[in-house]
Amino acid sequence: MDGVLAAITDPTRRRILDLLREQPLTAGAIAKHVPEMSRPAVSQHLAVLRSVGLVEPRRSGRLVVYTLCAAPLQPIWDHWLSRYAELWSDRLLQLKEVVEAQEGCDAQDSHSERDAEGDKGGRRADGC
Amino acid sequence: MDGVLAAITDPTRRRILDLLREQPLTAGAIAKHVPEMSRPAVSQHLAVLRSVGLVEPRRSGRLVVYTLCAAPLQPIWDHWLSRYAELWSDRLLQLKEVVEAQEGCDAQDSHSERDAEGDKGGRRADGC
DNA sequence: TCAATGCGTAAGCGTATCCTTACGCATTGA
DNA sequence: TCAATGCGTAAGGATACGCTTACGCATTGA
Repeated sequence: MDGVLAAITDPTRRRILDLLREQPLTAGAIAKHVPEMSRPAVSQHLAVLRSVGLVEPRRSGRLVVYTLCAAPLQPIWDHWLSRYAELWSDRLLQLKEVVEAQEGCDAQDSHSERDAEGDKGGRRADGC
Repeated sequence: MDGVLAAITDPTRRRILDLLREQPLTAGAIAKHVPEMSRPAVSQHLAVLRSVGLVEPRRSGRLVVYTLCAAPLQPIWDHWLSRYAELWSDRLLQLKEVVEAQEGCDAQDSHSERDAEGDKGGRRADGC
């Protein structure tokens, strides 16, 4: 997850991912969508995205078609960001309750290991 | 949002945020929780978190109490990550439909500007 | 077989990031 | 008033990052 966060912090790489969300593209096509920097620079960004599994290259002749892989993004939400979402929005909290009620607990790990420390302090961490 | 992503990419800063999710803490107390680096280093990390609004300092005598502010994290989900969540999980998509049906459109902007480009290609961007 | 195309990578440079040590300022209690 | 405490910041150095230019390799079509 650490590398994934570092990967998506760069705005150029987020732009590439946004492009691939529309459709798979060749490396050259991606580079044409980012004209303000050289093609090798884009290739290096693609290498970073590859290294964390966010894109998957597939050779087709002398072309290389890149496809988006969203899966590595999920831990960012599941293991980190979602716990803060409860603080910025009551709506998501309601959502969670609705889902849990309608699903009836189907082993999704992120329950019940909730902060086993006795709530010693104020625990007021609002959304500001 | 760019600065916020850069802020949370550092594992030490995420650790600080995780600490403040439990309860507000003084700068010194935070530093004690991160013993593997010097106190000024922690102070600099706090400065970064301050600069993007993720923590709020409040002087109390010669102590400075830091409180978590989760609000700057919301755009990461709303304006970026949530659009990828649809690719990694059908469950969240179902959730969204449930919410929208039960709320009946209460002006939450993130509807209806959905990709107005005519679905020109394959648009197969799966979760891998 | 040979030039052209598509792509990746190595080398090098400027800059940003993150740490340390040293220092300065405000607040507290004697 | 004066030492002690809590905290922030400046200065400096090591390392990581992002870009460019130059090059190498595989594939294609003449």
